[in-house]
Amino acid sequence: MATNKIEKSKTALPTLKAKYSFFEDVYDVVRQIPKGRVTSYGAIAQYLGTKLSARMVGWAMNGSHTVSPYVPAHRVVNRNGMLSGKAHFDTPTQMQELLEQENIKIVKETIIDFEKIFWDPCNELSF
DNA sequence: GCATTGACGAAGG
DNA sequence: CCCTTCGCCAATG
Repeated sequence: MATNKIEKSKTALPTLKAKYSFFEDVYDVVRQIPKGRVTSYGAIAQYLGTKLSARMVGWAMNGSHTVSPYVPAHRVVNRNGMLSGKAHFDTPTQMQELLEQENIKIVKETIIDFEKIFWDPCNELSF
């Protein structure tokens, strides 16, 4: 529902003046990902109605570090189940470790049984 | 205002 | 089956 307020950030956050931005929605959806489950940028994009722009979701996540509450960005991977965003964490290994703490197995930066733990906001969250 | 880039994804070779 | 290209939209130079 995007009721969270965007922190007045530095310069990196876009559309700050707009009352609404899909950035908030992205964060909101990501926060609702159950522990031990993961989703993909494309799934979030599809939920937001911009499935053709999954890149924007990833772009939005770039500001996930500046928002509150915490956004479990480690639960969001690309459609292949690869930890494509690990490089954007504090440490390159943090993303994998966080996932492993949730009983998610990772080999070669790719989630094992990705399809089984995949959480589709369009299907699970429904609106 | 055009060109490049990006935590993606699907399609083509 | 792996690699390349294109499309998408917004931000940045």
